[in-house]
Amino acid sequence: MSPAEMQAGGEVAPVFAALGDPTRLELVARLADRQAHSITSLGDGLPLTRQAVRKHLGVLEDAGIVAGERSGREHRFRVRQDSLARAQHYLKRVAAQWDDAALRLEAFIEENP
Amino acid sequence: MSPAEMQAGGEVAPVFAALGDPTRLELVARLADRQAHSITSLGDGLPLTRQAVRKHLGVLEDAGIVAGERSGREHRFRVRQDSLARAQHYLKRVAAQWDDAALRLEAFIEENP
DNA sequence: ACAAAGTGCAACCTTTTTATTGCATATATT
DNA sequence: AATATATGCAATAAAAAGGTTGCACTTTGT
Repeated sequence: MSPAEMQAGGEVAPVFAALGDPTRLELVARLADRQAHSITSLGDGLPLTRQAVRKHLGVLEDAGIVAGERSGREHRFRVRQDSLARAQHYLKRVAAQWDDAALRLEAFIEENP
Repeated sequence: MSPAEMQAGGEVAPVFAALGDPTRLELVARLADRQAHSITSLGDGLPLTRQAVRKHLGVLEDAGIVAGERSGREHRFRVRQDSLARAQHYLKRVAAQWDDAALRLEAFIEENP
């Protein structure tokens, strides 16, 4: 990963932050079918008020993980395919970097026993 | 991913939360060489006090991303290989789930044009 | 028209998070 | 021994996060 791309990684922090909450992770799980769900239906069974669920969806939306659209009296949210692809891409690159670093360390140890 | 494994995903939220901060992401980047670094060296050039850097490292440590060890007057931190492997594994599975969902949606669209 | 369902907005409150400052302690260095 | 390094701990303080309540508004269904 180039330095420029690492710098771009800074924009990924909000995505991680958005996923760093059990409730939002649950909401993402409920949205994993890529269907559009209303706020009330998404909050079904959760120990939270509708407004709290709404705020969590807002956080996910701000992070670009989810997109909302008004349909009649409902506000439906769905997972954003493009943002997920970007997040996955970044994570793969970070993972690859760590793997490379691990390999370099292994090589170093073998060369310096 | 089985429901039981999705439930286990709840334990991943703290990891995401720990990575959901630009400063900590920067620290992880500086630790990506898998070498052990002291607190002061890690904070070098950052617009933060040493204590702030120390707290961020504590957050990363609590999330199991980093491990610290005392060496003389220094406290050195390094990336934890096992936790990274677990995080990567989880992310791959989530990504795979989303991919599957995307494929199902594509199939649905093709069948319902 | 009326009632029910689904939201939106704003005010407020509590808990966490992020960072700072000040002072004490342990280790190296000369 | 004396000084410079590298930390640790505690007390605050400001800001953000997570949730609630109350009330108004729009869309559906009867």
